[in-house]
Amino acid sequence: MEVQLQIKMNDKLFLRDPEQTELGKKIIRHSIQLIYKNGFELFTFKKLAEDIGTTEAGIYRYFENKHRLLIYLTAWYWGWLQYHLVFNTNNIKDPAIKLKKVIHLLATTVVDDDKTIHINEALLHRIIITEGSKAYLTNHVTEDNKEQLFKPYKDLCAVIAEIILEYNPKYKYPRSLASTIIEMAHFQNFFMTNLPALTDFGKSKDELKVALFLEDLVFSSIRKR
Amino acid sequence: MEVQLQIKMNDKLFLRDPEQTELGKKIIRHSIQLIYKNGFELFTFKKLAEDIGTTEAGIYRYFENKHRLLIYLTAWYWGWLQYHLVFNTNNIKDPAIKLKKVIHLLATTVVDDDKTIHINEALLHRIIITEGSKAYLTNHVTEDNKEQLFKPYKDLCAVIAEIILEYNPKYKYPRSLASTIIEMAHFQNFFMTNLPALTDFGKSKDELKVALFLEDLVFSSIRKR
DNA sequence: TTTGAAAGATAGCATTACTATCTTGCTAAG
DNA sequence: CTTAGCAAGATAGTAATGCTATCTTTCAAA
Repeated sequence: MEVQLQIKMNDKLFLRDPEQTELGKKIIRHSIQLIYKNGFELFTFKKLAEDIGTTEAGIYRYFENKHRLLIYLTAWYWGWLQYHLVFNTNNIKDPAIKLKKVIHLLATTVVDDDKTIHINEALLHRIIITEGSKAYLTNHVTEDNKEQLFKPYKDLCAVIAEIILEYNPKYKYPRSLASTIIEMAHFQNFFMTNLPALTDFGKSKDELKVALFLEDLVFSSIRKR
Repeated sequence: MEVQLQIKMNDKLFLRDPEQTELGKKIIRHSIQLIYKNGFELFTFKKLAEDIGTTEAGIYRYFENKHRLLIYLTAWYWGWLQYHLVFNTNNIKDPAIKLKKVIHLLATTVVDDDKTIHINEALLHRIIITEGSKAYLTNHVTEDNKEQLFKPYKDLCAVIAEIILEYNPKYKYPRSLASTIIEMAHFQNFFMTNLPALTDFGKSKDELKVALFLEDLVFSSIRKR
C-alpha cells in the first residue's frame, strides 16, 4: 500500500498552496536544493525560477518573499518531525524512553522519507540546522508570531515539555528545557561540523555523541531529587 | 583617573581599523544604533552613511561588507565580555561561584560601559541576542573560521570550559556545555521576549529567571556523582 | 613646502526584490 | 461545443542594494 503524507499548513504561510500544484511542489523541491547549495543569503527567487524553468513572477504567486518561504520550510519540518515523534513514541509508557527517542530523533541524521516525494528531508534537515533560526531571529518576529507562523515549533516544544513533566512533574523549566534540546540538537551539530572548538565531538564528528551529551544534560536536570 | 578600554581585534576583520579614526568610531557607534533599530536585514551601508553624514564609499574603506561588520561587532562583544568575565572572577577560588558569575554575566542585562565611549554595550547586547548567530550561520563559515574571525567566541567558550573542569575534572562535555550556556543565555532571553511559549518565563519576563534556569541546568549536569 | 593619507563628492553598474500587464493553455460548467 | 475562469508563461519595468571607480579636497607630518 502506498501512503502519502500531507502536513497541514497554516495558510498565512503562502499566497497559493504549493502542495496543490505541480509548480508549487517544484518550488518546494528546488528551493530546498538551492538553499542547501548556496545558503539562504545567496538564494533568490530569480535563481529558483531559472532552476525550475519558470519565471520570478511565477514564484511570487506562491510566496510573498523568500523569508516567508523559509518560514514555510521550517514550519513544514517541525510539523513533519512532530508527526514522527508522536508516531515513534506512541504506545511507549516510560517517559524516559520517550525522551531518549525525542533526543535521538532531533539530533541524528534524517533519512529521506518516501512518503513525501517532493521533499528531501535529509537536505531539509541540514537547511534547518544552518538557516532555521533565521526564520524567527528578525525584527518582525512579533508580527509573524501573531499570524501563528511559528505554531509548529511551539507545538513541538509543548509536546516535549509534556514528556518532561511526565517524567518529573515537579521540574520547574519544562518548556525552556524543551527549546534548549531542540536548539542544541542543531547548534551542537553545526558546531561539530564547522566550529569544532565549541564542542567535545570535534574529532569523531559523530552525531550520536551530540545525542549522548543532550541525554546527559536532560536527565541530570530532570531527575527527581 | 580615566581608564580607556581597548579590545585588541584581529585585523582580518576590517580593511582599516575603525578604532583609529573618528569616522571609524562613528561607523561603529551608528551601526550599533541602526542594526538595533532596523535589524540586520534592513541595515545597509547607504543608510549608515546617511546617518553618519558620510558616503557609502567611505564605509567600504573600513569594512568589506555588512557581514564583516557584524562579525566585527560580535567579535568585539565576546572580547569585551571575556575581559569582564576574567576581571570579575579574578581572585575567586571557588569554581562554583565563578560559574554563577559567568552565567549571570551572560544572561542579564548589560549596562553601558563608560570605558568605551563609542560603543553602547547595552544596545550591542541586544544586537548580539538577535543577530549574533547570523555571524557564523553561513555557508562560508569555514573560510571565515580559517581567518580566525570567531576566535573571541572560541576563547570565551574555552575559558568557561576551563571553569567547568575546575569544578568537576571528570565532566565529559565541558566545551559543549560552555557553548550551550552562551547560546541559551541569549536564546532564552530572545524567546522570553518574543516567543514566550518556548520558555517558562513568559509572564515575568525576568532575566534573572533565565540565569536561574541555566544555573539549575549546569550544576545538575556537572555535579560529582 | 611637499607629499601622502583620509575622507568627501559623484558616478556608474550588475543584481535584487519586487510589481504589473498581457497572453496562452487547460478545464469544467452551462 | 462554447465560454468563463484560473494557472502559469512572457515580458517589462522600477526602486533599492551592494558594490567599484575616480577625482578632489583637507589636513597634518616630514
